[in-house]
Amino acid sequence: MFQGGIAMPEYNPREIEPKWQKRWEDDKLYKAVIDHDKPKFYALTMLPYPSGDIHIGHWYAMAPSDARARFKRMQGNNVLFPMGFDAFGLPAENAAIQRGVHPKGWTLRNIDRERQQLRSMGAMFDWDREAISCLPGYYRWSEWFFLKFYEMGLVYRKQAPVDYCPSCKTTLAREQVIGDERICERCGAQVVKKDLKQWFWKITNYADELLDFSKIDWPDRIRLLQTNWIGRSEGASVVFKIAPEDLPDDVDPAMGDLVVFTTRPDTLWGSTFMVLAPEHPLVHVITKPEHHEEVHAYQIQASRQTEIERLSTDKEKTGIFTGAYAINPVNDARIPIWVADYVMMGYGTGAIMGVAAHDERDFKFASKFALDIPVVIEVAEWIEDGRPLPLPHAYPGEGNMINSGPFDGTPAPYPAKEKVTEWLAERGIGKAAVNYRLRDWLISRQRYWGIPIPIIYCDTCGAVPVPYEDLPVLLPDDVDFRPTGESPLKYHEGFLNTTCPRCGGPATRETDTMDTFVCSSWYQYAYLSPYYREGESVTGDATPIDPEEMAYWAPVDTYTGGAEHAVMHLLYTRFFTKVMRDAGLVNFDEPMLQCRNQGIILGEPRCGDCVDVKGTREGSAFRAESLTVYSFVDEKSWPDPVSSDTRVCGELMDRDDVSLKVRVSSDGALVVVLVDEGLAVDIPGKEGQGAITDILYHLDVEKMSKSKKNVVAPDDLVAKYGADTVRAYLMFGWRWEQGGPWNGQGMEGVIRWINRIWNIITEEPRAPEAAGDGAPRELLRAVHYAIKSVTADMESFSFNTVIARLMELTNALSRAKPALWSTEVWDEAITALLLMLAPVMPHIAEELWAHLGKPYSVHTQPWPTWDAAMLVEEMIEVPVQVNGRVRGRVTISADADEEAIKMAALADENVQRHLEGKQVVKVIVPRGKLVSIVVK
RNA sequence: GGGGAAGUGUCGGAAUUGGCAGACGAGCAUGACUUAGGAUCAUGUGCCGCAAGGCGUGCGGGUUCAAGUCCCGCCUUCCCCA
Repeated sequence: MFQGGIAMPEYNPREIEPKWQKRWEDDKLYKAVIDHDKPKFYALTMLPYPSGDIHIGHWYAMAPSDARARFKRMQGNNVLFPMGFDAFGLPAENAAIQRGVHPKGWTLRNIDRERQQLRSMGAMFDWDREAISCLPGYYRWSEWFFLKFYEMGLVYRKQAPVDYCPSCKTTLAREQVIGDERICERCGAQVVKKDLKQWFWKITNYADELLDFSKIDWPDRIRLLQTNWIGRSEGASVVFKIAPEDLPDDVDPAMGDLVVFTTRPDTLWGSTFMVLAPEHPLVHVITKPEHHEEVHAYQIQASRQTEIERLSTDKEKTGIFTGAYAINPVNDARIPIWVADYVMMGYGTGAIMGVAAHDERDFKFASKFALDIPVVIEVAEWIEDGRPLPLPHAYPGEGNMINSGPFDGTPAPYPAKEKVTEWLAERGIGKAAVNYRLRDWLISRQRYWGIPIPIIYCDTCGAVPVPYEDLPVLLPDDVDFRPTGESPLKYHEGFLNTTCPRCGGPATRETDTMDTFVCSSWYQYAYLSPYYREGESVTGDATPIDPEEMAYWAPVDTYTGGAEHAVMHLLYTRFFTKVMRDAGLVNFDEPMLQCRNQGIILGEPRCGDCVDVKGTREGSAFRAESLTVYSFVDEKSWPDPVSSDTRVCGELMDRDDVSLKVRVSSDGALVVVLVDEGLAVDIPGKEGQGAITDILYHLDVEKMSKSKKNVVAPDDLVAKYGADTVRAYLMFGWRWEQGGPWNGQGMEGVIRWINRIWNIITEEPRAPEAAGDGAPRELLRAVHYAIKSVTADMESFSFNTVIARLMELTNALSRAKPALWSTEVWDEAITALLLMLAPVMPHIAEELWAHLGKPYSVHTQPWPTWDAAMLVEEMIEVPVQVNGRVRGRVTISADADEEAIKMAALADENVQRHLEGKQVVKVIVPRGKLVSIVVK
């Protein structure tokens, strides 16, 4: 390497990164301590689940968040940026069942490994505040919250049909059941309904408040998802009585009051039938004996369908008449009661009033079963000669009420809805009501590896909460893991058997544990004083968090993480904070003031390995007798594609465990190659005998997964390029909120840039030049423009343009170096560059900072500020448009007035050419930045 | 079916209030230095055209001196909900 006077080694991240990481740790550089002289800033990024490896997605989420936290710190804030582990959960227990390792050991080992991996990132995590949710010092407070919620009347236990995953062998919250197929969000198995006695938290008490986002700056997408999830609708509940003769004598007459919820009480007069959900408890009570068999068969059939199938408006409606009638309370009409699967037990009351003319599904149902379709909202375009035409479809729109007794002529839905509701209330047959889609939070899980639910069952006293003073209810270590589908706690005598805290009699403990989302609902507070008062006995009046820490740091100022938690974690934690507020534990309403979501890094598209197979034709397929593999990395040395009777050769496009799909020509023709189990497969670069599933097949953009072998491992990247390069690339390569496929090539651009920075600062110029007059000014302009842009872009999470602006500044330095090296301006410029690099690439920034002899540490320096005066240019170039097309440019003094710019523009040679023979209609000079000439 | 987000070179992506489309980087091409290059440096690179010029931000209209950006109507992809 060509060098100037000072010998300086090449950039070597393997040496400088561990060096500075150790120094920062020794110096406690990132320890967050309360300091009332500084504004606090709590930056938080979602904590990982310790599954064994930190992957590139974690880096993508955390590294830019770290850069922003560091930026905030340099701006003068006292920044807290903690990290911990969401350590309870199913994978640990599955590992225990499948491989005989204890969940605790498995989890803690994974945490040790992941903590090391996270340290290599060089983030400013304050490890002194680490919190691990599966440790008693943490979950003791999770239990405490359960008791506090219980005390506040927000906890109840009920028998209910709940979603149950047969594969995970536990119940799930409604939020954990995904989409049309009703699959488990964890394992992908289809969820079934099960009737179990379970614990619920009354999140619905806070439904309305959770709809209010006015105090937080959160992504629109999240707010919309939460709003839809809560699903508030306003309307009325109306009581329909079952016709007295249809109610069996041995039934309490009060049971004959069928309450329905409707968002359109103004259409009540058009209700000509009622529909009950197949699961409705009244169905078997009122069904006439002659209909019993049919109705029962229908109930069974309905239970087999998914919710999606049942609710689809496209679907042919099905249903069955019960033989019973109800009375429409507004006109005393006798209306038939049907059972149909398009009514769900989970929504409203599980019973609806059918208004055929004004609801699409009711219309289809009524059409199918030839029920009356009376119109009660005037539909102007469907009336001819004053008589209504048969409706082609339902009319849910506006119009005046008709055929509705006292309300004829009232405009609907407004103000008709209010008026009808008042009228119903006066008569005691209905009232205003609000319905929510949101259900209470089901927190019971039939698993071992979770927070014990602090409840004791006593034959005399019933369910009794464990006294606060007795917490924590410890999870026993010595349990048997059997794939029985029941919690091992059920068979642990020492855990199970206890005495009733109320009467002292023999009792048993609750063996279900809590949903892991309970842990993460309050972890942002746990960091403030991890494992607070561990080992001490506490009461219900205690505070789970050190009050001084809480008062200073909370709430979170910026929260970053994945959008996949929109209706689970991000809703639960808001709920949790609101309850904590009502319990007097915090004095604010929202846990995180600002929230931003990063996208997902997908796998890199890659070509498959090439296989060269000798064998014989077998119909349209080919049976392999020998097989040679050429790695996808050596594409140039692949043999040409072949498809003959004895040989098939080409890129592997897909495979399963007995066959390969091989692309045998450039037009994409595929041959299926059958491979017997014992066939020898040599994979280049792999020890010993391979299996055909080890051969890599062609991949388009897909999620990273171990089975597809397209996972990008941060550890490998750090080993090859250093953490600084990985951090910078993750900030540069994608729009952060969006993410996208990985591209290994892009990394090269960043390492080149970093090497250039290193060389620019550490090497003297090879061919110094005399400085021109404008050079210092030009460099300073570049510096101040960069400071201005980078400051704004850091603030707005626009990380890719942060890097672009820093690269531009590097280019400017590169140009200016021969003339300005070691001048005052040069020093100002490289100082500013290093300060701005510090949040992005903390190690190299520190190393070069030290190299320049500046005081340790670059990370405790103030963020540079920009001077507007520095941005002003003396001469500016103004583009000149003629009829909207750029026809010339004029360079003119920046302080020239509009008239001078106009004159210069009109004088331009090329502009003149385009004005020839035309008449200038108008000349516009917006903000002196451009000239627009209109000609005819 | 309803709601939301997105659509810009070969690729990732830039583009305050409507104001020079394609910043920055990758890739590619040419050259320099090299025993060598997948290193480094320099130059070029939206498309068509020798050029003048023309065409270009999913498609079709509109507003405007000026539209990636605003309005209307479509198409495609992804997400959420029913």
